Amino acid sequence: MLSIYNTLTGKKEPFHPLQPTTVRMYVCGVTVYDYCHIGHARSALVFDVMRRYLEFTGYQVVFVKNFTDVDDKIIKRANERGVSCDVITAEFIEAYYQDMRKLGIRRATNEPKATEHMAEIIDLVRTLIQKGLAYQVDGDVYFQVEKYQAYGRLSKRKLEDLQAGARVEVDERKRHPMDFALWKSSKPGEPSWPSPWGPGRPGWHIECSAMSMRHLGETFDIHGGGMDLIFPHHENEIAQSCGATGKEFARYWVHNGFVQINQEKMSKSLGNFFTIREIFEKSEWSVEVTREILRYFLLSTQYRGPLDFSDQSLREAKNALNGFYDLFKRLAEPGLGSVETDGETDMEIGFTRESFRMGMDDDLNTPVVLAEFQRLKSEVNKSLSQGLSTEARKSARDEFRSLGNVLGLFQLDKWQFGLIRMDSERRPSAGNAPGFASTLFSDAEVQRKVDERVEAKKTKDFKRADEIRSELKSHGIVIEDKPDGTSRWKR
RNA sequence: GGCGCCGUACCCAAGUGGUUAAGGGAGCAGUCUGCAAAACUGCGAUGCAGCGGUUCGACCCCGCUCGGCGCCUCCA
Repeated sequence: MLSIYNTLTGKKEPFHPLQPTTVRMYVCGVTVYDYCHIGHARSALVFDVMRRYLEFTGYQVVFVKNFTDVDDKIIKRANERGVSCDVITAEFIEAYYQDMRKLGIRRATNEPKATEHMAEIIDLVRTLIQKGLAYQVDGDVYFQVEKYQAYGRLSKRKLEDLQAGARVEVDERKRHPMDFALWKSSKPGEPSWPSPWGPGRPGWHIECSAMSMRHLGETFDIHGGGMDLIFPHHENEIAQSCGATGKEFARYWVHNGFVQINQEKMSKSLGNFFTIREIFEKSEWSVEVTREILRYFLLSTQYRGPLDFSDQSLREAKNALNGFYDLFKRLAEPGLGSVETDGETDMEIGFTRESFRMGMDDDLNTPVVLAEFQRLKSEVNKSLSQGLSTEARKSARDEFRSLGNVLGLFQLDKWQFGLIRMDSERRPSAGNAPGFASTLFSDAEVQRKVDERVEAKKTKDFKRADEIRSELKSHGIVIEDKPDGTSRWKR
């Protein structure tokens, strides 16, 4: 039974969807005016894993993730570039898809855009005005927070407290400083849509209410996003949605922690962020390998806690994965017929499967799950040294693959070996970096060298054998000798 | 000023009101090996920021202190 920490109640709660076999979840996507950074990657990954795990346990998941494609920052960026907003949003939606593909984040069931839901948004604003929860001033419409009694229940703030600390200039036309815009009249040159209150555009919060209700219904199961969205964004969504329908909106509110650099939140304003594409560009490794490194790193801490991003943390993820893929390489080699150790391995696999469920059920405790994988790796390695049948090898590999698939790990048939380098000073330039040099030999050429070395070893010509090994090593290829005198190698 | 989070070995990171505080990395010492690599084995917190309190018993519950961070403005 899955338990999820619900921000609304401040507790871990057993998860029961509204409908027995279907989970409906909505996650706040990105505002498309710039490239995504590793913090966006974490959020996307956390909910990707949550969705995969729900499916793994047998649910059907309707997963909606929006694009905010009307926004001040988009307009600003468009003006800077002297192009229309559409150009900006199209560019960064495409960039978003490229980045997510690299990370192996699955596409959502629905990926609505705010600009394509104007009718729903306007309807919702109209309802709120009719119910007396919103008011119109000139061409703007504001939500009146005092009219929604439960305002603050998600972020656990009181209106008075907020008022005391308000640091923003208050618009005099608002009835309460915390009232927020549902509809903004447009200035000349800004994108605008016709509405009962004149031409304008929606506020940020209302679009998520409108789109989630449109695609998931008035009440649905999970609403997710980064910690920073708890207030005001999600608080406001609740006020609008519950205010309009009189029903509960989302039932479980899930928020992921930040990625930090040197213990500080990664953000545009601090300038301490790494974009997803820059990480992939700087990586010495293929997209597939870098993807797993990043996923392993991002899942090495429970999703609610902070996570420090560093060169070292990526190395550690890489090293951990090296160990798994070394094992997989051994498992791919032919084994014996059925042997006694097979039974133990089967048992260990079963045990891991159970631990995996327990770990994931506990609010997606991925660090524990990773530790369980490590334990199984160690057990299988031991069994392997005592001999393991071909069949048992295959079932071990299959188990890693199927459980790992929930986290997006262990999916590769080929792995590479070595270190990742992050800092720009040592960024490999094409041609002379070790990572590129390894491409100078084709697999067949490497195999020929390895075969030659095996022959040299047979004739006790260790000098020649060592020469070959060091030559290959300089090309990023590592040889491991097996007990039977033959060798395996890896890039 | 308000709300909230965090502080576990050299580093990363789980965890529990009560037998030995997961796992990984690094390190050291072994086994194996022509040497290496990998794998395996062993060592490694007498203590879980500090101080009080509750309790038969707390790292885990409560309070305070110190240190770090986040939100209250756009933010994953």
